[in-house]
Amino acid sequence: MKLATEEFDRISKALADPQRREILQKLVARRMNCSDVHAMFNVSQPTVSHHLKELAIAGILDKEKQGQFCFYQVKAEVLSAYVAELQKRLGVGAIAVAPRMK
Amino acid sequence: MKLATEEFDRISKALADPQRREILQKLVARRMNCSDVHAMFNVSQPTVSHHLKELAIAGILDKEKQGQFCFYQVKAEVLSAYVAELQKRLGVGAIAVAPRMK
DNA sequence: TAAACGTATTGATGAACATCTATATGATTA
DNA sequence: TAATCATATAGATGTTCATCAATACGTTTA
Repeated sequence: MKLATEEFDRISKALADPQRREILQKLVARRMNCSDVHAMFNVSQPTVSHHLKELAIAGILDKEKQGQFCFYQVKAEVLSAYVAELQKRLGVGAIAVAPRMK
Repeated sequence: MKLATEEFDRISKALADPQRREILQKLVARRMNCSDVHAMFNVSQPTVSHHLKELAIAGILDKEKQGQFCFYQVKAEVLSAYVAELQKRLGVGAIAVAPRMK
């Protein structure tokens, strides 16, 4: 998977805010809805919603609506592609490895 | 090398601005002074100076003064450590490889 | 030593953005 | 159907920050 520069920059920005990064890390561990995430941090529900939206727009999260709930989950391929692209741009060598099975 | 969360976030922010990221990429290719960088982009000299300072503060660049010139060069170990930490936090598996010799 | 050069700092400006409260919208439940 | 719950949106606010012009500071050169 190949990321365009605009997508790459969008992701970089999405990762730049500590609060948003922490939210993302929680979602790496497991798929969650907005309330679940909200319960984990000291920010308002709209702020959480906003961050999730930003992460989704950046292409990092998948959004799946189930009734009144809305589940967000990490798009591992995109994250891998981002890290790969970053390594390339920073001249940091590495061999990518497939993520572990679910 | 291990990065504290504050250092990690600082680097993330440093990478989040496209202009600064591009400057960094040029420096990955070769060590340069402020004027050299300035000649490559359509931003003012103070802006370049500012970005170089931010990258240095983030620990990504080394600053070396030689007479009236000021050379900046990438700290490869820090970039590697950043990518490694990012992979860890994002759950993206990879095997790091030593950077090529100069 | 005066002019030119390389770089950093200062101060200002406008834009981006993280956050909040209030509210709207849609789904579930009593 | 009314109340409750989950989420999103709207609008406001304060802060961060990318950028610039002007200038200061140190170094080199004529």
